[in-house]
Amino acid sequence: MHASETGLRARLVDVGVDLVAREGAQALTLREIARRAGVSHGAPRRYFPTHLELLSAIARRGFAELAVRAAAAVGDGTADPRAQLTALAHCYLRFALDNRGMYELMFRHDLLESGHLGLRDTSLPLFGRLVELVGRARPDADARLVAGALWANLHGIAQLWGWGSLQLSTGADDFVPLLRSALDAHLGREDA
Amino acid sequence: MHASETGLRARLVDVGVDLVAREGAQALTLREIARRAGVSHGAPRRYFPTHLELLSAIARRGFAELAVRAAAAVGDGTADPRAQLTALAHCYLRFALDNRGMYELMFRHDLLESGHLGLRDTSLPLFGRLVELVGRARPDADARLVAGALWANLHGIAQLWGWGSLQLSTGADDFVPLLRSALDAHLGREDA
DNA sequence: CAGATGCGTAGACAGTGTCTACGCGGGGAA
DNA sequence: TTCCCCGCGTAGACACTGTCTACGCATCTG
Repeated sequence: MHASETGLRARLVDVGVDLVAREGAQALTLREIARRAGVSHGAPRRYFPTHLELLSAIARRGFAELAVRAAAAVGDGTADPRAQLTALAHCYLRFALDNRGMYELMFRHDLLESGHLGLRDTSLPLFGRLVELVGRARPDADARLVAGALWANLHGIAQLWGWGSLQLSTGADDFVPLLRSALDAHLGREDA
Repeated sequence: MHASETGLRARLVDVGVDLVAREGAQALTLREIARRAGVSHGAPRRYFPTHLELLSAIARRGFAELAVRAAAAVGDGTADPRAQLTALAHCYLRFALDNRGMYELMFRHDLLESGHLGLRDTSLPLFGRLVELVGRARPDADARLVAGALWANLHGIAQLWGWGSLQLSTGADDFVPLLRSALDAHLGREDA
């Protein structure tokens, strides 16, 4: 039973990404991942000393994917900051709601090795982009502060909406009004 | 008041509340709770058919405690809405950061039976209060929408700050500027 | 050809949540 | 009184989990 073309390490992460998308974060058992990868339950240990490190590797894939989508959302950076921020926010929300299991995994810090594992390195540039855009959209304010508040707002909307805690009477399952309200709040009302 | 006199059911919840405060949410093992309550691991089953129901009961205590603090924070309701909302937000943040384990438990919906367990009933009135205050503070806007966005913002700040993901350079561990920024954003800048 | 080493296997171990059978003790009824 | 029932907790089994350790097999190297 050799690993096919690619090594077992990558295959385990592949299986994990697939599994979390299919069945949620609680399905990411070490033994189940090994099973689906076609190896014994002890095999992952050669590449991931602990279960958390395997989960962290899987989560890193999520952060990478999110970074790709975010980069695509902001485009070439020629659009005005407000439009880029709107696109970024929509992208973030859509990612969180489309990949619920992965998103849960990414922000369940009790499942990940606490920081320092590249998660910061993967999500921080995204935050840097956010700060820069906010700085351009609102030159008057402390960009880091506003960006932090906005980022927290997006995160909170993703979380609360994700498990139905924010069923506002306004529409069925449309998070756009809520998102618009948040963007308006942090970036200032409509007018440039 | 004293748990030892009020039956095993309440004692299990007491032990759980104590345990989650002391050692975090991951320590809330069914068997460990039973151990600390001085009963066998099968005993809880008579009152809580499943582990999740016990955890939900513990979380309900958290929601109740939060509701009490929130009521105390808003006071008699004579203060102006903006001040009440500020107090409410501070109260919420402080609760989340002071009772990190309990807060994590309360919003880990994978640990709780999905809704319908009174969690909604316990947290909804708080949200209702929020909507009402926002409506008074910003009569121009859709109160439910703004309140939802603000609530999400508080939640996001609590989460991100809680695990150090928002270490803004502005000060060491003071979340007040961030909170002020969020409140300013959703309620409008300082001036009445 | 022989040895070493990379890589996966297989079993043990402590721990978990759930299920089931059992026992004990206190009332109520005859 | 005596008997029976039933609430309530015990104890063990079961299928899982993550971790650890000893063991092989294959491949490459000297």
